[in-house]
Formats: sequence, C-alpha cells, structure tokens
Amino acid sequence: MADSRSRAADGADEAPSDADRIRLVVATLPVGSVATYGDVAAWAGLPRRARLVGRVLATLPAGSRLPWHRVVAAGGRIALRGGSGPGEQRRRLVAEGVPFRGERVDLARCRWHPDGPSPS
DNA sequence: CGCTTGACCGCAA
DNA sequence: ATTGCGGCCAAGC
Repeated sequence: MADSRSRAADGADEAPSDADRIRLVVATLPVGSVATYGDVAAWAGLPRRARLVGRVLATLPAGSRLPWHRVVAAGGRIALRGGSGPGEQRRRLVAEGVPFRGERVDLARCRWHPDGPSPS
C-alpha cells in the first residue's frame, strides 16, 4: 500500500512515538501472562526507558482497554502504591490465573515469553 | 526556563 | 529485607 514517504501529508498520519509503541506492546500481553516495565520497554525498542513505560501507564486515559495490570515491576512486584491500585492489580491478575508467591507475581512461571523475532 | 517528581532498574552496602 | 545512588526522561509547577 503506497509507500512510506511523507509522514505529515494528510493529517491522519502516524507518528510512532515511544509512548505509542509502549501501548502497543502492552496490548499484546496475553491473558495469564505478565511482563515487567523493563521488558515492555525493551520489546518496544526502548532499552532502559522502563520509567517511560511507567509514565505511559500512569497517564493512561480513562477508559483505556489496555491491560495495564499485566505490567509489573522487576521481580514481579506490584509497582502501584496506595489507594486501590495494588489491590486492584493483584485482584485482576489472580482472576486471570496468574500465580503469586506472597506479594509478588511468580515471574518464573508467567513471565511473558516473546515468541517470534526477538527485538533484534 | 529550571527544579522536582515519578506505576522503574540494577547494583552495592 | 531495607536503604542509597546513578541512570533515564517526560510532565508539572
């Protein structure tokens, strides 16, 4: 379909921003699997930008159907703090059958496994 | 325009 | 297990 030339021609053009790629990666997480912020960043082609992933999820627009709950901190720890955050995320994960080990997700068993092409 | 904050990460003490 | 430090970087004030 057409070639990829000008990126700002018709207005409705894509500007694959880092945040967008991150959202896409998160949207890819299958039910019952989880990924860490660092992993999401890496798979999005943004090594070391784990924090950016956190920002994107934190500023998610209300109504976003993104499975943000499938993203946890390193070691399977729940990064959210205070409020209903932690409990909510944990509740959702458990509901999906994600195995826990105390307050942490058992990454050894449910950490998402990128299938095909590794991020190169 | 500059400093602070943060859904982070990894390492060291 | 906890605390501290450096790295990274966008949004808020």
